[in-house]
Amino acid sequence: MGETLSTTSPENKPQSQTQRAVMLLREMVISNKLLPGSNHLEAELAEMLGMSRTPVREAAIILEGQGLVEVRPRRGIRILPISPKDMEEIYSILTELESLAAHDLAVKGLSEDELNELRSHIDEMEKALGRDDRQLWAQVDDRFHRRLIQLAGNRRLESIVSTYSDQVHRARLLTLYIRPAPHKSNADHRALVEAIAAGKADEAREIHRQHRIKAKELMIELIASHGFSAI
Amino acid sequence: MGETLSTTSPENKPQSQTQRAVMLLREMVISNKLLPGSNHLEAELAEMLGMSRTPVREAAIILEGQGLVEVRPRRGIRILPISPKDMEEIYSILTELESLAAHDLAVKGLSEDELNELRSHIDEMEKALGRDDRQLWAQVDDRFHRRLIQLAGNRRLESIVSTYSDQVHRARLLTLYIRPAPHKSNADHRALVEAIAAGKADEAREIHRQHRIKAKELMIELIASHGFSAI
DNA sequence: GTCATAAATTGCGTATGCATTAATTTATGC
DNA sequence: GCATAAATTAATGCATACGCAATTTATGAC
Repeated sequence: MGETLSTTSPENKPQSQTQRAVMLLREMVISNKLLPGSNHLEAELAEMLGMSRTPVREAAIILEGQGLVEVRPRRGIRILPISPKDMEEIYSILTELESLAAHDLAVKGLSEDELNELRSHIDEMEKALGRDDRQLWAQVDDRFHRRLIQLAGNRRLESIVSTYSDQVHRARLLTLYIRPAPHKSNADHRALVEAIAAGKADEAREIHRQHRIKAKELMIELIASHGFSAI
Repeated sequence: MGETLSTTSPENKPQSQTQRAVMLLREMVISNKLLPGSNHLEAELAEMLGMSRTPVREAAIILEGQGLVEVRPRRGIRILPISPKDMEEIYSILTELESLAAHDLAVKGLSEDELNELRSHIDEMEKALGRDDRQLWAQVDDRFHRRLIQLAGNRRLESIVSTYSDQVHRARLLTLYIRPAPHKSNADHRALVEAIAAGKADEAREIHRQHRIKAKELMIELIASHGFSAI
């Protein structure tokens, strides 16, 4: 299973050990190489990463701030599982903030180039769907959403959305192949982009909100129907 | 100037030096004892707090994650100033998330006790306003908003709102005495609580959104008219 | 066998030291 | 006098060490 829905920038060249630790541990968490619920002593991770405890500790603090792990003295660093309740919380927040971004984007307006960039992502997704290449679809879908948020120009919003997207990454990987093919999703995307292009802010917000609410309900249903109590 | 709009829990009993550092530094930042834009070497802060560099470093990482400071290697820990653009970003996010909380609260419903608790906060604010005790008003207003979010039951939302409230704390302190008395604000609060009591979710959301948008516009205007380019 | 207590283990919090390297100052050439 | 380079300074990143406290294991009483 390759890397999907990544949030890090293309430049994966960390200089400090701490940065290296953050990057490596983050990858391992969101790709399930470190299992949800598992505990890891600082010394263990330090050895695994070939560094001393100090940068591992610092990385753990950072990742804890991003909600990926929990530092529990003497019991190790715990990879946080995501319960249906967590999922609900996270999707609610993502729904609201992404809808805000859609709204602001419509108000602010986009250049023809920027609109076409978004449209070309949708085309790509459609092609991927045609071949039922869900891996690729998910990748582009993620890129589309990230770009959308980016264009809205609210850095903090971007950062929150990125953090919480990381948290549900595992769940999305898990449901990618058991969910129905996301054809309707693409129609939503097109409608959204055109609402933005037309400067219809409230409409854009509402389209995206409904889009996200559907995604959330689907996700919760899938998780429930497959009997996962946590991920 | 006393402590207002605090976000920490009543139990201010940190056990580790790191926690102590986080708490002390946070207080100093949001109360302006460490000035926005100023830089502080790890060693300097360590000495000031009577501990070694290690817990100071860890605290700096945590506070950086909360957007209060920036760690710049070899140039010290910088207390982040807030520009009008920052203010705009933060208020947009707070508006959206608090409105979501109001909405969810109306859907979920509150007990009569919980409703009365909120109402009593509003009464307190009104009394404070009568005496033009803005300090107290701000304190209760903050408590009201925090309680509202808490009751919505989305922990992550609570945490984000708390983080970003911290960031605008300084600005609120600054404008507390130059803004017009917030009479209208209280009417909004009453309307909100009654909408929640009546289970009118969309109405509650909209009332709160308008309330927040007004607050945001006022804040930006005040900041601009007083010629602050950053706080 | 169960529980309480004591001993042993071990993981963490924090201080400290040092190599690294960025920032700054001084020196040098034009 | 100015620009560039060399030298110096100094703050950090990280490894390491160590004591404390939490946890586990052992011991013994009942």
